[in-house]
Amino acid sequence: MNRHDPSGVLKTTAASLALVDHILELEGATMGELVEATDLAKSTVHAHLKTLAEYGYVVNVDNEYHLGAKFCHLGDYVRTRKDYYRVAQETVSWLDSESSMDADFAVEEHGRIVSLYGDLEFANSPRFLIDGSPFHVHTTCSGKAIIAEYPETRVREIIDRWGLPAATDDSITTEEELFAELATVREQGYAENSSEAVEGFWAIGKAVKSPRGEVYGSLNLSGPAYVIDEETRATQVELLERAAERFEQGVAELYRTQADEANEA
Amino acid sequence: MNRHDPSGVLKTTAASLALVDHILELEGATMGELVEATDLAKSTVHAHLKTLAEYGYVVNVDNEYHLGAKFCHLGDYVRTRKDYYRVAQETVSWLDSESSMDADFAVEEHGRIVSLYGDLEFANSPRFLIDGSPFHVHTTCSGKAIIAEYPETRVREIIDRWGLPAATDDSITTEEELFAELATVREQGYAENSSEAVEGFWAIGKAVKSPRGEVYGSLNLSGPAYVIDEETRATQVELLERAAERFEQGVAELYRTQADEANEA
DNA sequence: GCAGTCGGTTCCGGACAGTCGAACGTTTAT
DNA sequence: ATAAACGTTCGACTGTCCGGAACCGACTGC
Repeated sequence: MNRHDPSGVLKTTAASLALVDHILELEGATMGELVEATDLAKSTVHAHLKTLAEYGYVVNVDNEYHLGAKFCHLGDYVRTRKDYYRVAQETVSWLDSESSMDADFAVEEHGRIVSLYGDLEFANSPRFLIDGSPFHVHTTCSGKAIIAEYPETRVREIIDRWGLPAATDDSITTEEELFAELATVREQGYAENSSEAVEGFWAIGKAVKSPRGEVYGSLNLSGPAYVIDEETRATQVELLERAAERFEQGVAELYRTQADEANEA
Repeated sequence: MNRHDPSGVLKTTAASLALVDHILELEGATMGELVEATDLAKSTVHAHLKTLAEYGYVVNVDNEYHLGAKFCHLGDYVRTRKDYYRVAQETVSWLDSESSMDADFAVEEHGRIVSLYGDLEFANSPRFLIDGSPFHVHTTCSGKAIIAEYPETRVREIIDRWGLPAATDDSITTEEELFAELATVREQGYAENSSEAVEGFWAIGKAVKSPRGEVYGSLNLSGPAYVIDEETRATQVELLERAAERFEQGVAELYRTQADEANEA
């Protein structure tokens, strides 16, 4: 695990959460495997698992521990908490139906990229994650599109914390490459990825922002690389840009109606 | 919180997880509110939050702590982990498009009901949850449909642990009522709910099982009660039954292809 | 049938680490 | 300017988490 500054974190809670990460990585694990993976005593692992199970975060089926459905519940809550979630959801499904590729909407949090709306299998698949967390910002077009809008200091904080590990042979691995890429993204208005996150996959992403310039996240299109020629590329980029406009207009409208309701009261 | 047997659970981890529940209940909370809610020292709460934040489970925006996007990531993983998830997803979207009501698919875990596929806002909305967990089995038609298939001992275990608290004036609150209701469910093949979970809402649910009789979960239709007359009622029930068949056939087919692939290897 | 393995569970003593309270720097509101 | 609230740090006490060993049950295969 790649934790940067363990000062002040509670070791017990951290051990419990690390177990969750291990179960995720192993895609379900037996107690022996967890003892192996964590270097803890069996009784200790047992206590942690019992606690996690008590709260619904872990279930035991057929002598294997798995993550519990509570994560679905809490995940849905997180999704619907954002006031723009309906707009994002609608935009993604529009983009998905118009395009021949897979659409999704992703956000940056704690320097990592999480897909909020889109095909379940695509973005958050367990196969693609590195440690407990999903994609790094520098390997995904979503990440590049988003941090291209950030001030340099914030970008440096993120790469200080997580580094620039390669996901494929085509991944960006140096600061110079990354900052050059971000300049390109700013110039052309969207980010592009060819096999940088997943071998054989091509993707484009565009950041969406509030009128005040805050970045909400990134709209993305992705699919197998072999279908991409110049013509389809151009149409996909145009679709993406129209979707971004759609989203930003939708959010602006949302805020207008919210302000109206506030005035009525 | 309604924890039944706290022996053997790690108090530190439990305190951290309880904080997550509190943040959920308060729909985002400031540190002061969390100190108030937990009766812990400010520095203690701080340590827990820092640990949770380190692992991405909590974020701080504008002096308010919220649940992190990691829950979305893990939730999606849990959803896709089940081998029948594609079938369930497809069935729900079919049912949703055919019906005039909202469709979803829910499972029972640790004696509570969680909606896995369906409209985000409907089933897992923070407004509807009691404590950290979502619906009780006895207030939802999904729950009743599922536990109607369980042996009596298992049903008793669940009500021993969680009790039979009322969600509305129409909720079931006694064991006799519940077991009578479960007999009715078994007889007619589906469960029905009128304002028992949410005031003014009507819903029906049907359990889906494997050929060996294991319960996967429950397919459900729900919507406002005022649209329901005898005719629409009959059509919705028929739709639900067709959907259940669709699901079980889809899963059977899935197992057949899995077996074929195993034979090839 | 029995021996061996693996998972789940319990118990206890010692050492580690979580808890508390107080204090300080900062920001926001009155 | 004052107050209040949040975030953060520090050190000392004490509670509790950790490890080890042992036991039970289920399953496996000689």
